[in-house]
Amino acid sequence: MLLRQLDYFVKVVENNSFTKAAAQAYISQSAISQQIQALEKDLGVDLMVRQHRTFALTPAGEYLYRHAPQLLAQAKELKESTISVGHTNTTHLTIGCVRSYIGPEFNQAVASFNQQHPHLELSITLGNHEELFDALRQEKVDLVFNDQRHPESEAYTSRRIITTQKMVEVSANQSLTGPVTAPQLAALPCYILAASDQEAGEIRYYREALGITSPLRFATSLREARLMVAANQGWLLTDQLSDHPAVPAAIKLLPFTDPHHAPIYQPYFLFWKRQMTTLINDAFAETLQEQFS
Amino acid sequence: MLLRQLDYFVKVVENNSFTKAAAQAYISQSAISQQIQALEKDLGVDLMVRQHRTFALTPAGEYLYRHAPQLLAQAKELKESTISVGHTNTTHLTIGCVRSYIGPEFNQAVASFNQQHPHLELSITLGNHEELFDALRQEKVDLVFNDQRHPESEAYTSRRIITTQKMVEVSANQSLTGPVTAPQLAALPCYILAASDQEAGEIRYYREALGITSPLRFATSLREARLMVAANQGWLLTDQLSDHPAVPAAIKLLPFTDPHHAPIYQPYFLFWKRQMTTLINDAFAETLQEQFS
DNA sequence: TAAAAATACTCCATAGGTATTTTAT
DNA sequence: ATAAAATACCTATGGAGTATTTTTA
Repeated sequence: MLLRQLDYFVKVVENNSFTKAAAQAYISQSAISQQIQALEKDLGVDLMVRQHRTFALTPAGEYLYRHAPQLLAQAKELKESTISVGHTNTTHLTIGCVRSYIGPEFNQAVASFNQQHPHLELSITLGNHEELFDALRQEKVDLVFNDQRHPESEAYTSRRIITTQKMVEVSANQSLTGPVTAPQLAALPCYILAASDQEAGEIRYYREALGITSPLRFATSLREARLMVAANQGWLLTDQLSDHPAVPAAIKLLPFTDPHHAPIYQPYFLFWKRQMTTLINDAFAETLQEQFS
Repeated sequence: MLLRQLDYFVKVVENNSFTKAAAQAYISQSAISQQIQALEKDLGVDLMVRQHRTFALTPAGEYLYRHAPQLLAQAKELKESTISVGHTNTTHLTIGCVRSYIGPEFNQAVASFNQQHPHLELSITLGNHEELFDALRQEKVDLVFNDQRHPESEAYTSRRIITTQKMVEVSANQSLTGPVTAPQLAALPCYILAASDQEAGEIRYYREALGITSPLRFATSLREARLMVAANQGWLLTDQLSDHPAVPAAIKLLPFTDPHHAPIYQPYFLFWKRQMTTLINDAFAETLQEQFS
């Protein structure tokens, strides 16, 4: 029994015609007739009763027709998956995603990627900026979707996925209206979403890279931080992402700018170790980028 | 990609040797070497890295080796099932079993039969003697495991499965000891297990075939009937089956004999319509008979 | 009579065989 | 030296083509 014969058989039944099936399979009518007969001979069982110009399926033919497509689909899937593994040398992929990114695109990318590469086992890790780079360094993740805070490094390959604008969330009771600069918020504490062991790195980034002089406080969830903002006890730095969880009425969202009132852009990249480059990395980057376009 | 090549590949990996795999597949070492190469060429992917006398699997080879056996098993199953359907022209089978038979053999036969013919959908119907023959007449069941009450008919094929002896269950308070005849029980009501619309047929059988003159009462469950027997309000006619539900202490089980003290034998048959004969009927009869031997 | 499947016949691709070579044990 | 895989080369099976026949709708 050959997969090819099953394929022909299914086509014949689907088309209810040897001639049409032959055209669909790009072979001659004669060849298909012969192969169906060969299949029947191999099984030792009639699959159809021929009535010269037409035919009807026997119970065995019905049975085979009901089940062969699954086998063919599985064979196709096995072939394609094996080829894919051969090209990427990868059977599972761990992807990190920065916790501060909350939109739906990453979820959709993961789902779509799984469809395209059904054999790939995917693991997803969440973490903040530093945690993810640590994981990448220790090869605990293959890929990281992260915001870029440092100039590009030799050891890592990166692909820009999207560029967002830095925003602030402040209490609606604040009198601020237009774009906001760091000095304007110097008096009010700034809340940072991070685990306690990551505080040092976050502090450095907020102080040195962003020039924020406000007192820094830490929150472990967006909900917690927003409670403090709504109560006008602090403010929160976020990114303008397509589907950011809705801002409550008690909070207003304003652009965050540098002292010269120029918007601050925050690029998000997909990173991986340069020496760990496989085709699958590019494939995932491609899928992720599609979700943002 | 051919199933045959997958089979060869799996054998090579399993044996960790082309030569041994070739022997297992009854082909030459050369042929297997060529077919593995053909498979790799077809996939466009290396499955193993050859180290002249030995080899190691690539990730793609590992992947294929992990998944190919399932595909091969499914292909084999599909082939065998189709052949089986072709021989029997049957994809599902409805079997009736007489409610008065309660032993484990029928269950076991059904389970074993399912193992032998995994593609067959089985439906089981329970009923009493007459109901089952009705179902057979109307072709609502293909096979019936039933007690034989009438001489064999032209329209039905039957196969004897087991012969049991008729017994009576009477109260332990009764003074009867040895074998019992119908006249001895004439004064005490006889309980029959049957649905109300089957009473007429049962009455005829008890009166005419078995010569029972006792008043006849009906019960819908064994439990109910036994309560009446235990209370010495009646008696019950049963068959001596291998695993009959244990007789309670208040009841004693005695052989039922004809007026000349000869035991009465009750044969159980598997019946089917003669014109509906397929190989599968014999196969089931075979399996059922095995359970009783 | 036209359309569809089967068949006769032919050709060539390829599965598989034998014999031999290569190379690391 | 030997054992194992690859390779060169050959054969035969069988997959697929063309041309033709058969059959009935």
